Amino acid sequence: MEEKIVTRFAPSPTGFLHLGSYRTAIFSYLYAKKNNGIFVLRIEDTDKERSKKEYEENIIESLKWLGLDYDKFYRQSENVERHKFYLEKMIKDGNAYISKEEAKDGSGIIKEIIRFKNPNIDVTFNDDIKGEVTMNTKDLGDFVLAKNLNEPLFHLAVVIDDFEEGVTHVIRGEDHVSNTPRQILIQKAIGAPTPHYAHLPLVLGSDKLKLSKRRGALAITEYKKMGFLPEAILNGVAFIGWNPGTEQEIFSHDELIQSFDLHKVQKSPAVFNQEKLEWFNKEHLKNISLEEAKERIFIYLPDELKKEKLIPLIMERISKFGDVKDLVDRGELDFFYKAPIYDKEKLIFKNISAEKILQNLKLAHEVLNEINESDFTRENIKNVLMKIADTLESRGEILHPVRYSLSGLDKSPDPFVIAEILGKNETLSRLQKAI
RNA sequence: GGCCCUAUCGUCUAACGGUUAGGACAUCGCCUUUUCAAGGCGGUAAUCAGAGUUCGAUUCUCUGUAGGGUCACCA
Repeated sequence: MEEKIVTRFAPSPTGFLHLGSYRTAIFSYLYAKKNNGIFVLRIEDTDKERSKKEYEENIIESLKWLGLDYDKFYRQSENVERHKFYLEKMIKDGNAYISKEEAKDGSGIIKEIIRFKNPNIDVTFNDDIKGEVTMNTKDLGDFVLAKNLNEPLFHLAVVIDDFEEGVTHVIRGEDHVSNTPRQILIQKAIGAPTPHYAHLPLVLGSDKLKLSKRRGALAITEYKKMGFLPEAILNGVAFIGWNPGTEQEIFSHDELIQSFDLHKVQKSPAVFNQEKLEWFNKEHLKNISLEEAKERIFIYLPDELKKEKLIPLIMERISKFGDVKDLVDRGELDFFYKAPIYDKEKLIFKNISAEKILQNLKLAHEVLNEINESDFTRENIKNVLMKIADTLESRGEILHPVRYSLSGLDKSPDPFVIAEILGKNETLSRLQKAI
């Protein structure tokens, strides 16, 4: 019989989620889509004090940005009635009981809470990633199911919601392995089937400790702000602890779905590497249109630099759009709209005499002046300049001073490109100034 | 500490028990018509340790070691 696959992503809106959390969302999504299944987003907001609307919105925005469309959405708090139903049933069946206990907050107040009647058995489950795991539940004792009939706690709510939504595959972080036995116990008590489990190894920070907000892990929306491409983040994050087993690394959203295989997920934790993520982004940057690049880059540029010709040049110098801001802030693009101010000594190439350099500069001015304004392209500029350069001992004798007089920088694009972008007039004027 | 999980280059990883242990990021060098960027080519670099099984272990078993997770009226 063909079983309809249902997976879910069940975050609690108690903070901004980092890459590690989104990786579990990505895997759940990919697994569902790969199998023509259903992907559910469930906001686990049973903790009323800590849950915030703001975080819920951030989760939704992030998922949308990444392109992880869910087929169903709901908040756990909307289901207290069915939680209550099962709670009452469990009490009636003798699987749970009401216990009068002193509140944990030290107030001394006696409250009634609901505890699970633990049968104290060994629980074994087959994890799609870890294999068979057996745990004794004796140490758990009669754990708490709910604060009261209307305030269910995590384990109870998870089991009931997964059951009611027909979740077939629970894909979640490794930190939930030890929660699994008690959830299976609850399933047995209410007569629910046990879904497949796949516990993902953790994502570690560069300090090899669990990725956490405290230690600088960023919300996914921060990557958006930095100008990363969502498909690159999707690709890069999916590759933390997983790979399709081929040597291809750059995958589109659809290719990821096609290639995803839960069984190829690594068993050991993985250290997150931002440099590699930037590389993924750079690779995906190659796939975007000039139009889009223009749009994304122009927002960081001052008006004087909003020239289409600058786009390719900028594109090969950035790994994410936010880098454009750095380029601008460092003044590396300034020479494109204002004549550089520089030390004339810097025009000297190696140990060539100043006279010789000046002479070359004049020569350059002369030949460039002969090019028609409409033919002032990098190819033509290169042709005439190289013709001279090849007669010299070293090409740098002319190429360096020309480049320097145009850019005023030790490091810059080559003189042909700069000259073309500057145009004939400005190029000649800067050359003239150097002479 | 109890329970559970894990262990290949610095990092992410590949390798039906038989490979010169492969790739990618990073790094280093060279080339690419001056510098930078981009690109190309190449180099350095790994099977945690010790036993066992086997003709042969990165691969299977055990022990050790080292990491990690979890032990709430949070999720």
